[in-house]
Amino acid sequence: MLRGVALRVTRPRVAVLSAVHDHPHADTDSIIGVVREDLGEVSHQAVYDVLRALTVAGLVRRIQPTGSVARYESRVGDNHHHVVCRSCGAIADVDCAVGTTPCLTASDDHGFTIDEAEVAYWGRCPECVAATSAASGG
Amino acid sequence: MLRGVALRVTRPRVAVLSAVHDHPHADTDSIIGVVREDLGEVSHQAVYDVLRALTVAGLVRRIQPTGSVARYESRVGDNHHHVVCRSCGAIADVDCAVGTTPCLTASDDHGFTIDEAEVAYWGRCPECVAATSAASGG
DNA sequence: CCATTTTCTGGAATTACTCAAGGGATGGAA
DNA sequence: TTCCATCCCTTGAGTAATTCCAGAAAATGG
Repeated sequence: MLRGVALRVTRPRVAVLSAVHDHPHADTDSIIGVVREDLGEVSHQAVYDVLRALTVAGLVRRIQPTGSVARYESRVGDNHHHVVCRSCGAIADVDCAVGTTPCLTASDDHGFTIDEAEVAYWGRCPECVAATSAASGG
Repeated sequence: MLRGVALRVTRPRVAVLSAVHDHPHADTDSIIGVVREDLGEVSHQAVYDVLRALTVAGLVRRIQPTGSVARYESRVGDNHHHVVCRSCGAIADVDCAVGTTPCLTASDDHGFTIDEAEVAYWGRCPECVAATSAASGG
């Protein structure tokens, strides 16, 4: 898999790639933790570097909702979107809402050449909704 | 306007509010510069604090495209979106693409209670497209 | 004009991330 | 397998954006 994109196979890279696959939407710090459980001591710089290399190579995708640090996921190649919980920050995948390229046609693009539409749905996850309604009764 | 949201009227607040109105999509540092041209020396902390207060009060809206610092705009209340240039970071407003609440219906919301759909269109602004085609011929 | 409340100032601290140099591991060739 | 050139990882420092803290000034209400 790494060889497929002309990257050398090293333990940190394998561990980071596995971590992203096993923990979708994990932030850099979490990934560092997972990798260290796997390999022992690994520098944060290595993880940052590997994540960048994997992102450039297209093996992982970097997302960054407003107010959050960078997060990574292994679903690439499909233009899916995300729903983010305002309370706990949980993220879930959402497939394209309408057809294959939803919303890619802006009403007025101001002359921009648009190649991607990134959609972030904001709301509350089921757990937070349940917790709130249980506490406040409404 | 400030009184309308129960905020005290101070010179820094008026200056920040004006700056956001005059410079849509400006980042915090630019706003600090504009405010200081207006009032002389103002602490960055005051500007950060005012921007947060105005955001909470709903007088300005905070946006933060991936890879960019926080930016502020005065268009609030309408659910418009943004198109961002990958080359120079320029931002322009885009009205809702379809109807009044476009894309607000996710194909599978995973049980989330969604209240907002934030769309970021990524591409190249007219200037950058022109510069590239002039340089590379393609 | 005075007391209270809120805001502004100035500095330090935190977080996420980047830059730079050198030793070590990896992949290819013999 | 062995050797070498290349690329990667480690260490350490450094940057940028933002937040926290304590004291002083200003705005508000009477």
